[in-house]
Amino acid sequence: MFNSSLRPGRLAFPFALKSAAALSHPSLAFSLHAAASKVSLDLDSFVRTSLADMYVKLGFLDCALKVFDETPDSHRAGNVLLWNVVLNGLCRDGDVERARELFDVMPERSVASWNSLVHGLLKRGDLDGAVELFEGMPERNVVSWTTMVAGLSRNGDNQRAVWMFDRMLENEVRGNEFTVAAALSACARMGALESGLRVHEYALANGFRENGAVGTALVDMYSKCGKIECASEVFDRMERRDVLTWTAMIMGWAIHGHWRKAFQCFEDMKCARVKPDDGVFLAVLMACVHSGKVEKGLELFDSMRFDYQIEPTMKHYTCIVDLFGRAGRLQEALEFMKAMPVEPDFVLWGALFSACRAHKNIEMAELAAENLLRLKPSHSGGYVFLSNMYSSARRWDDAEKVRITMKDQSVGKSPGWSYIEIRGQTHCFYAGDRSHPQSNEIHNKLEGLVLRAKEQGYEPDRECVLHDIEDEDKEDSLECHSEKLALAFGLISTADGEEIRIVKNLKVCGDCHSLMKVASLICGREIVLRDNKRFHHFNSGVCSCGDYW
DNA sequence: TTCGCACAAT
Repeated sequence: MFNSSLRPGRLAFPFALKSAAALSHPSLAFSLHAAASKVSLDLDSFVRTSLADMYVKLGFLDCALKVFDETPDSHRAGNVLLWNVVLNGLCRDGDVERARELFDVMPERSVASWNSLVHGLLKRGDLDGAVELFEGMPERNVVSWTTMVAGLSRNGDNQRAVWMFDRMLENEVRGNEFTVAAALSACARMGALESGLRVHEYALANGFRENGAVGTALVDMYSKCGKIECASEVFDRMERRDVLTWTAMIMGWAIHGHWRKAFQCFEDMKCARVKPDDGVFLAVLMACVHSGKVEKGLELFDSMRFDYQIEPTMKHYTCIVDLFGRAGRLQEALEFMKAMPVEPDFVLWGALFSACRAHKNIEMAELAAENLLRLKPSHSGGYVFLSNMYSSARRWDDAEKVRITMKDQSVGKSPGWSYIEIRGQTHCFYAGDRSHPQSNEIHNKLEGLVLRAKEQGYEPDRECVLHDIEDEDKEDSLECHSEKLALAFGLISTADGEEIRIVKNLKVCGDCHSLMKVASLICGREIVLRDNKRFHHFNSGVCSCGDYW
């Protein structure tokens, strides 16, 4: 081709370069670039853009920047495309400062230029910066809105993410599959069923049912909103399911405590010839953790390594330690940790610590706490853990020492909170919270409930006091755990017999768990509580977790 | 003839 007198390169090069990128073929990329230079076609505007784009896609940002830098200003000025390629490359690489500099001097900007920078800011967690830029955009398209919904949600601001979705619709911008999947994910993360249902309706009305990402997001949304049967229905109706879909379903069964269903689903997946990955193994292992199936979990762990050649990650190791730990087999948990080929991280020591606390093994707890503090001296978790541990053992002096150390180092604790969605509105409560407008009513309701519960044999459990607060007045504080406030608010805000759904950011304490059980009985209500690990469905005085959590 | 932006599980 290069020897031909026709020199068709000008038209052919962009396509050839695109292919080199698609094939992830660096040597082809370099020789094409050399060939283009030889016939001076690398000066062509179209070819330059394709070259830069190819290098970005292959991960050679330096080469893309070189192409850009060597382009004369006169050529750079009507070519927004070349600027966008480089801008996006910098954002993806995490170099937002340089992206911003480039953005500021661009001769012309398209919506995509703005979108790229907004995405870059969101990716590094600069929510305020992203929102400011977004609000100042001269024009927004569906990608702009989707970027915000997804980015806010991934950074934990799910309420604002759903609000963005609603605002998009108010602005009469039509969402697509990407937008809907992102919005559903935000609803899932915060357990907002009413919002999730609304997005589901929108998806149906717009014909997004066939989309795989939307389907998976729906399964996940229903599962995380406590509606595991609905998740299962959506799952059954799906025509195509990839490994992510199966994982969402298996994880759903796992967090709701249906281990048989989780195992069956895993078998069905293998029969459907979907190749298991590390994530789906994590989901089935989670089913074992929540149901105390230790031997089954170990069997799966071995199968993963030997039958599927999947290398365990720290999360898998944590699952196994959790599995032993919750079952009270602490020595085996510790031995497993010692035999691991990698050093245990903070989360893993945390799992061991929780197990030690639950099974009252102070010596091992001290070992775990030492490591927690060593790995993250500024993290409050280690201190809170240790202080709680000593309190449980009635070693008040030691507990006090830890708390003083904590104050000296001005370590802040992450507070416990719970929320409840009432008619599409989310109400959040902190431990001992009195800021809600109906606070008096809520506290009165709670007092009455506790009195009636005591008649039914409920006894406040003092050991849970320091779970997420540091109040001295124990009995009082116990009644103020955030999930209890959410429950009381739920009881006065919904009709008799209506189900109550609460989401909590920490593991539910033993005392609240007991009260919820009794409350479900005396109020004749199903109470669905999602804590940071799993679901508890309280019904007629019994919890679906079988008191194993 | 070139580009660009956003989605689902752990």
